[in-house]
Amino acid sequence: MSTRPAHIVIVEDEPITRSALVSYLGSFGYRISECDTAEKAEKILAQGTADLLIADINLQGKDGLEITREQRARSEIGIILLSGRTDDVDRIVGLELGADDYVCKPFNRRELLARVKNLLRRTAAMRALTRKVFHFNGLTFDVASRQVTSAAGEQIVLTRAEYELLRVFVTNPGTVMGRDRLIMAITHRQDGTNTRTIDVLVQRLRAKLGDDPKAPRIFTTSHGEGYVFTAQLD
Amino acid sequence: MSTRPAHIVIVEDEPITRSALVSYLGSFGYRISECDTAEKAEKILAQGTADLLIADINLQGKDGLEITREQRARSEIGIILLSGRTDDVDRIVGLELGADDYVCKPFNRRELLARVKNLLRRTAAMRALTRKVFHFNGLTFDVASRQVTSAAGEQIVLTRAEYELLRVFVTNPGTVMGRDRLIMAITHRQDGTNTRTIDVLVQRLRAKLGDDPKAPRIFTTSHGEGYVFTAQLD
DNA sequence: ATTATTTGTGAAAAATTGTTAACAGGATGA
DNA sequence: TCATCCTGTTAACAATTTTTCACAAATAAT
Repeated sequence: MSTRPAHIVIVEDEPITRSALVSYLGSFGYRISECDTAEKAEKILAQGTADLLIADINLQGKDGLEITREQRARSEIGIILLSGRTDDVDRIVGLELGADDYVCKPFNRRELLARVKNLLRRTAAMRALTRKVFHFNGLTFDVASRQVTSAAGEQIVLTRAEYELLRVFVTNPGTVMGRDRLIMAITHRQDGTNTRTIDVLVQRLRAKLGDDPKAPRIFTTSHGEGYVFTAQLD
Repeated sequence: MSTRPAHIVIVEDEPITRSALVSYLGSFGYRISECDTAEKAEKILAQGTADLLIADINLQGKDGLEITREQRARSEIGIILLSGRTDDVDRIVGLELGADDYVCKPFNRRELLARVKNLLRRTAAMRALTRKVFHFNGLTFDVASRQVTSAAGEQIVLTRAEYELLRVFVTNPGTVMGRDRLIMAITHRQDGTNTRTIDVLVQRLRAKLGDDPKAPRIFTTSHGEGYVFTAQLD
């Protein structure tokens, strides 16, 4: 399995529990993102890179159940809920909302790890099958098949780098991204690549997708900072 | 559940619990097979039609843990273990053997139903990947008979290496695979086989399956990384 | 307005893949 | 047995993609 490690998002407002989770799961090579509120978690989840969400059910503000409902409506990410209480009602509601698992505190670390592993195995298969399609400016971008179709129904062939760049853009709409970050997302090389590569790729994407460089509507330049995807996704 | 109902196998030697499970889950339209020993369950599971296994962990003779180990080695069926005791060790062992869930008696029926539903949703995707016949781009690929049939019904004969390569691709859709990994998959030696062999084989597969090298829809090149299977499996 | 910095663009260079042809070894069959 | 065909592999060269580079254009700062 030469693929990259699974990305796990942990939402827990209790610092001790959170850091215990982060260090334990992190020691098994998973890529961990930690946060203490639902809002911060949703920003990370919006990037679409996460494979699994571990959420405390009792959070300040928006709680784990609400996150579950919202995420399940929009993605097939694996969800494990944590709870301080052994409450049947909470558990059943969480599971019926689509959470894959429900673990009561204090939980056994080995048990949680086993559940994480099993769930990641299940979601890996599902991720491979669920296709994400983005529509913007009359264009259709199929992430799974790596293809863009124009409004007229013509195929627009993207090269690997163009595809990777477009994928980063559509999964982070409205976010200004610097060249260094964009390069990290698209390059497969170890050594430092020239940041000017991004400019060339943006230019080529603009040409292929019909974005006027003089007045770009899809890929907007943010002078001194980088680029933003400013097309309306629908 | 627009397709045929999911097939659930229940192994429980306690008659009261078993009949309660059968009637409750059966009332939701699932197809249920019930039995009281591991041996009988394995006969049913051997048919390969089951989607989910609910097994008591304490059975006469071969117990739920042993069934879990054996099934997980040979299939991706969903497994839920039932236990009379709230025993951490049993639970962890079960989960680490690959059971997807562990429910303690007395369990809440609604909770079990929610877990069954969620797990079936996950395994549906996985079943699609472990099946033996794949359909994509109007082609039919039968893994067992090693044959590909075109939309027009013509047989497309694959050589051994081509078959192995196609099998790796269809079982890992959407995953970029490097040449080294692909070579290991089709040849059983690890040493210096020229990676260019893969390029030639991909080219031949493209030609045989009608994939345009200029704008490939089935085998997409990922420059600097390898190849991806990007056809839509249906 | 002038200067400095940042971005756009075209073309060349480097890296990677596509394609054809050829060769060795094994299988097939007369 | 021998000739033939087929497969897997390698090599060589063409084509494509990525990256770099140079300089023009645009933007921001002084």
